[in-house]
Amino acid sequence: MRFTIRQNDLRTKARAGELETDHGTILTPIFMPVGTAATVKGIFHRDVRDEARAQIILANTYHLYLRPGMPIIEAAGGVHRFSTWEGPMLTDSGGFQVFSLAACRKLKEEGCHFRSHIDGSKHLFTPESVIDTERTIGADIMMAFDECPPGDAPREYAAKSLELTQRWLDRCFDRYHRTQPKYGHYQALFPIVQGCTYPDLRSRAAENVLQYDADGYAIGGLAVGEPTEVMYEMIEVVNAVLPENRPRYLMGVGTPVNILEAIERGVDMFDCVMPTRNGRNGQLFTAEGVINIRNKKWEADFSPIDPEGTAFVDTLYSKAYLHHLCVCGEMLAAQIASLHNIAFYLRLVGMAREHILAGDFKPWKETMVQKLTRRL
RNA sequence: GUGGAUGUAGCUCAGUCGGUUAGAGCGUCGGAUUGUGGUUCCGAAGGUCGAGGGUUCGAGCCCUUUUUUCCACC
Repeated sequence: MRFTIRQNDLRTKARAGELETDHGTILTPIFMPVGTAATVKGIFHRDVRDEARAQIILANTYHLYLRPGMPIIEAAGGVHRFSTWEGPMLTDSGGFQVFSLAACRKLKEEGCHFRSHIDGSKHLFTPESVIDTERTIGADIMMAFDECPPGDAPREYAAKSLELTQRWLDRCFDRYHRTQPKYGHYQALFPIVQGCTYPDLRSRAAENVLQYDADGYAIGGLAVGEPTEVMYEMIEVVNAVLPENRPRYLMGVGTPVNILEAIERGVDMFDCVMPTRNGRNGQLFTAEGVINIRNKKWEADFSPIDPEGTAFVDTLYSKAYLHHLCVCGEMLAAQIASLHNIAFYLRLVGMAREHILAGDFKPWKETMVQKLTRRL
């Protein structure tokens, strides 16, 4: 998997690059829509690709392991053939579920014992079993199995958690090197840098992952409750250590402003449920600010959803119609808003890339940050 | 015309034996959501209890007049 930096921004640490996978080349910085169950909720793959212009999507190891289960994925010939998504894919390992499903699991040295949120059945996830599962799913980029601790974790817990994550990482790479892809295309394994909000732990964690000479590196455990400024500081600490010539992936982030700030600090890849989840709840992100389409003020506004938008829904449908669909709880409301939002996120990172290449990222970013937080 | 029922938040309705600041759902307004347990969650505003009079320490509730809407019968 080759990563080439085309341009470094002169005044910031932002970079424009190309990441080559066996399913296509990804232009960075990039946003990756989340498709937990091998679907970006509510949107046809065709529209994810052609309208939102997504270049890579996520799927989730924990969720696909439970449903439909690995025998089905393997019989289908991997997640690409099963889902018909032909572009690059990335699987999260289930490490985030260690955090988000904390009430349903027990952590041990060997791994994480989950009680299924679907039927209560018990499942042991180990670094080895997760790599095996990710091999079976067959994504182009596999994520290491880690513990994602909460943002307010005390230092003692954060340090212990980091050590566990590092031991697990070693076991992940050991299994990775002993196994082969199942479907004839290359699979990268990205380690995840943890360390909560403690700069020295973060720095040490970043130093530790260098030993694996990975195709890319992820920053995890952020946007989980800590103040935004602390998150930015942690990104700076970690990126000061990570190699320049590998892609950097900030997991689970974030708002449009978060993404621009992280790009400025040298991050190349992002994923977040925000555009789809918030879209389902009526929040639209635009270059001029945020719209809550449920508000009565849009009831008779027949202007396009987003005149500057590039997805067909942006100019085909009016705000009044989307407001109506949203108020009625119609499925189409979630579909339109989700497609609009991921199209906007992709347009935003696309513009960021253009401005990095043009050399004026910094002033462009400053004006965008002003506009993006406005409430319309 | 006669008899009966009815009127409580924007809408549809609860409201115990007459007892503290009259409630719910929906709607409205606002907020939350960050490697997806979310058609979700949280909060706020909104009342001369149709109107007048009376009984009572105290009335949404009891009495009375009037009025609204609905039903049945002439």
